[in-house]
Amino acid sequence: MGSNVQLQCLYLLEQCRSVLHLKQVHAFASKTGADSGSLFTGKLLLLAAVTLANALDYALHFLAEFPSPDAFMFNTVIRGLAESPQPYQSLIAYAHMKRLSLSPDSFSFAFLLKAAANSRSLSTGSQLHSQSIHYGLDAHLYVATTMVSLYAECGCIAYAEKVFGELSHPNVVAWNAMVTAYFRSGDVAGAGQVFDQMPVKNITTWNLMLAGYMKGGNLGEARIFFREMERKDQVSWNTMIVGFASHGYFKEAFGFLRELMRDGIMPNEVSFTGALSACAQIGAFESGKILHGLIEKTGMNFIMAVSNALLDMYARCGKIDMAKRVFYCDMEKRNIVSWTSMIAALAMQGHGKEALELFHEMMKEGIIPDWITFIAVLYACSHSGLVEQGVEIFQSMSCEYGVQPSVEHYGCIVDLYGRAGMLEKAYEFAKQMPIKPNSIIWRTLLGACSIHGNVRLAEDIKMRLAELEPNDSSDYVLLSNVYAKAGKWNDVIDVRKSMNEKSMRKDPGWSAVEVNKVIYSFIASDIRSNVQEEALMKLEEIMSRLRMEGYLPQLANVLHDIEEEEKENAIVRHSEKLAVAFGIARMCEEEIIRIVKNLRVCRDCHDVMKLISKVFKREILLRDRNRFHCFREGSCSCRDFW
DNA sequence: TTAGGGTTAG
Repeated sequence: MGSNVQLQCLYLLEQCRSVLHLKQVHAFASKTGADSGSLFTGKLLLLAAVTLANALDYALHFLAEFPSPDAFMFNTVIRGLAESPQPYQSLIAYAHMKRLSLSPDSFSFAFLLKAAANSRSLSTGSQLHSQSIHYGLDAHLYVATTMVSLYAECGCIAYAEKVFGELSHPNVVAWNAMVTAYFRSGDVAGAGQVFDQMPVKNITTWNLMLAGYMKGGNLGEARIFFREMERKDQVSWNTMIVGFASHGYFKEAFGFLRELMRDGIMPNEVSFTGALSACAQIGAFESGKILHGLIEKTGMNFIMAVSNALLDMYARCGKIDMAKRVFYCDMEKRNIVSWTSMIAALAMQGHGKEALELFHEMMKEGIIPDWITFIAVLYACSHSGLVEQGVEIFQSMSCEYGVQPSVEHYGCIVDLYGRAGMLEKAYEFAKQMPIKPNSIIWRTLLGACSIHGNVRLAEDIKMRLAELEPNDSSDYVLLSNVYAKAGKWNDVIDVRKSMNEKSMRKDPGWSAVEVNKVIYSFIASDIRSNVQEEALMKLEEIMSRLRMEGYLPQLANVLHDIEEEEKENAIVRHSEKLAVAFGIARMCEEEIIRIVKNLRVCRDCHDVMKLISKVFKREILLRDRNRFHCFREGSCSCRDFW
């Protein structure tokens, strides 16, 4: 066999971009006999197990059929499995390797420990630790560093310290792992001490500190630290953008993006996805559109993560047509995230049937749904009242698609039954589910009780919740809503009293509205700013007009049992009402008023929005915690089902 | 030809 054929095969391997491609090259190499060289098999395995998507099975098959695999080949497969959704499978490969009397080396342990860290398995981790001692590899720098990360991931800072302490010459990477370990354990001061002790720091160390502050919510410290950094790279900037955006500080996130560009640094795809996520959360459509323009100029719209973030931004801003344009026209390729985002976008608008059609189309394209896809699909069913379809899909999950339902999926089914008014069925389902129901499950059901009014069941569920999470204010609010709806004002008072005794308060609701590319946010409070004052005055004008049209407030939604007039005042000032009033005051009639609210819209506000859309001839698009409501000519796209 | 520490989307 000529060496040029071998070289040709290696070259062809490097050009492979898909499993199909890989199979063709493999077949060609087998014909010419060039498939047995260790260079070829190594490269092939690396491609199949690590680089290419959906090729892991091929790698496993190849390894199983190979006459005398070496440790290198096993290491590559162990690495691929460690990064797969089933990291524990790398242990099976390890066992197989030992059965063939192959000795694991430092590479094997680095990958195996990574697998244990990815599955957060402390028991597996410590067994591997013993094994590494047995093979004399526990003090190997790479092995020990991975072990530090593993123990940190499992919350065992003491073990991480011990492993690190036994290193005679830790390098900067090992020190960095220790910094992260302290942040993971919530010990910000400890991380700072390690940072101060470090003999050598590179920029990654500073970025680690930034990320640590951000993840722990220490935004102020992150900002100070960032300002003190002598050198900043794209990761430093992106950590600020993403960190502020993920904590709800959208203006700040945008500020960092602008500052970065002012400094002449080119934002990369991470900067853009971070900023787009900020727009998506707050519903800043105009800013999102500006970003879209910038992204197109840089050509980054062809990066999958960016186009997916664009699609999500439009979807969450209620621009379903724009989201569809990104999905159907602009994207050359779509992955599972793109499909799931589009399904979720339709579901949020209440287009359940369309969402299900897309789900089937996705499968026709050969994309296998994962657990998040199923959450979107089940959500689509519950928000469109498609009970039978939802249950059917739920039942097919594990047998047809190999996706084991998690507590979130069970929660969707509880929601599906509960929303449709089948409260007893939902309750039975929750009691009989094989996973122990968490507080979210019971809270979902309590929410359904407050929609459909079932005092007895609500009390029962509240007791279960009190055992699981005694201090969650939203449960008290939900229960008091159930009582208020039933006119049981004494019980409402009792709930309020116990909340006061535990010094609990309702989460403050906020709503945001975009006017002339500026986001204005409102909270239902007495703090008076000029904007708040303007909104309040307009709101009073609107409400008196609505009263003339026969509007009566739905007082059952008010938590407090106070004088009727005060009660009305309390709901009159709900943040979404202030936001819509401000929109009417500042925007021209043809413009759609788009509002984002952090909590679920209350019944009274929902009624008011419908009336406003009719009396003032305005179109209002409101995204609440759960879905979109499009108010037009006196009715809502949710058909009062939310 | 395989490695450890920092920022991305559902």
